Amino acid sequence: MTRRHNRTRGDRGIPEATVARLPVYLRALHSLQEREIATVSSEELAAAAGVNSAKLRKDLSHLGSYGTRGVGYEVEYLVYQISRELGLTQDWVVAIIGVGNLGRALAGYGGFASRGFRVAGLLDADESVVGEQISGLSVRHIDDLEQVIADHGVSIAVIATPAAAAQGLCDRVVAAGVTSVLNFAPVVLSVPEGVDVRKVDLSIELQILAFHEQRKAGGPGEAGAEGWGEDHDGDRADDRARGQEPPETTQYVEAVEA
Amino acid sequence: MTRRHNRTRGDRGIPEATVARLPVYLRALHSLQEREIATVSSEELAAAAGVNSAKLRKDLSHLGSYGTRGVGYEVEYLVYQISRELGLTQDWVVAIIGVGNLGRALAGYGGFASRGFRVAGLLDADESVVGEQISGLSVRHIDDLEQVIADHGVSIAVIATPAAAAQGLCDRVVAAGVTSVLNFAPVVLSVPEGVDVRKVDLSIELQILAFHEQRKAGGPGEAGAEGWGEDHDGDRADDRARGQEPPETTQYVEAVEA
DNA sequence: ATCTGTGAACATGTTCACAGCC
DNA sequence: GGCTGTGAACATGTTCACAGAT
Repeated sequence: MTRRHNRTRGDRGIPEATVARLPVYLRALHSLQEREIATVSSEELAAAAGVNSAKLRKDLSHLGSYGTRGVGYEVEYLVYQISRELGLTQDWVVAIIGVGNLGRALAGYGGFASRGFRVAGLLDADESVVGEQISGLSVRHIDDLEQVIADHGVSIAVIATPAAAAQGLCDRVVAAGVTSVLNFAPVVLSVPEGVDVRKVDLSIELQILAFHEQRKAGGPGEAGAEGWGEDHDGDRADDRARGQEPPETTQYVEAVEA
Repeated sequence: MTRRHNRTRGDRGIPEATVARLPVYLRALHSLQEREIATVSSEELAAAAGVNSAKLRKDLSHLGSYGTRGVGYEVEYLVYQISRELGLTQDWVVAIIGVGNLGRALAGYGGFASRGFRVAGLLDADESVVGEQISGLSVRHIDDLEQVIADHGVSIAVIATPAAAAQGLCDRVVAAGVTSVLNFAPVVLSVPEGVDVRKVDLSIELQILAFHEQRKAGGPGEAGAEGWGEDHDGDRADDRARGQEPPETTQYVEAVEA
């Protein structure tokens, strides 16, 4: 999606689509580890991860030849390789900006520390929240943002503030040296080259569901395409009949907010 | 991603990638509306949405010919067309299952009602939460799940429970007639054909950021590929040197949890 | 003159099907 | 025999560049 085109020579880049699935495989593998299963076939692991086995094998083949033909993959070894590829063998220091319900949910999220993400700062602009203890951390005032980032070496900022505050705070964390941002605010953040932004947007997810839900009933426009005088164009020679889409089952992977 | 292959005749399906971006365009358009801007060019709207203009035009062309050459798009009309396409001209009834911090954040989220999503039920298994008033709704006991779904005609269920409870609750909502599920629990849900599941997974997002962050420093494996006796294969003739990836700026669109 | 809509070229992602190894 | 790893076929998505409408 962002990867440079025409990669040349040796091409050790892992496709974005694969990177996005590695965490899913990792989770499935951890669950196998808990059940003390030592070896797994691509078929089994794929089922646990909700993908098909060809895709799983192709994905893993981008990391190396870590399986054994006729046997499968050794769970522990694969966990290690994927973790290393994702950079989870080192710790990442995270600051959470905005301590509303969402910020609290994030601060309390277990799968955090367990995956090498250490929350080193909670920040908020609301004086009545500053000082509160949450998951063993004291909430700092947003004025201390740069200080907290510098003191703890924060490299990932999670923005869980209202939309209006997000871009300004993003600019500040980037100026303070943060190069990865996870944005929950419903705005498109702009950042300089070299900074990664990922977006999580609940309302977008719901709208996508609504789109498919509507298809399951009967085509769009049920609620009437009326009341638009103008008769705008009227072209679209191809008929409007969309009919029912085939149903879908697969697990997607897309954007969301809250 | 799930669309059937070899679509034939008339093909009125809108590409998934386009569907995923329509909500983003819609948000940008609403912001233009607030600033009382009546007309917008593909260039301007694309900038506001964080995509390039060719992509925007191609996306909109899937809905119809709603622009005017030499001029641009009429904001209000485009808002209407996209809303209709997404099924936002009708109301969708939502139940939120799990009223922890995340469930509360979702219940209080404004962009909800404003986009045609009506939260008709909050449910939790914890007796100490049942009965609590949140955003004007009284939390119901999870035992009432089927009742709430039937009474209010819920068509979208949001699962914001711990992982262990998610599949069971998913089975129940599906049995009760829900055909769209938004899952925040860190598990792969399996559902019958015809039911849509979307997943939002915070830890996955963080892991993807960590991957890119690691690349910005120097290749993976910094923390050493040691301690794995076995010397497993050792093949991978292509050298391990990944070097620095070019930096990235673009806004992605992917999966997350909390 | 300007800006949309789109065919054609390119790039990425997925699936098939089987060679190759255990 | 069984299962991985992968080339080749297919499908989807993106970008370019320009014809065509206003």
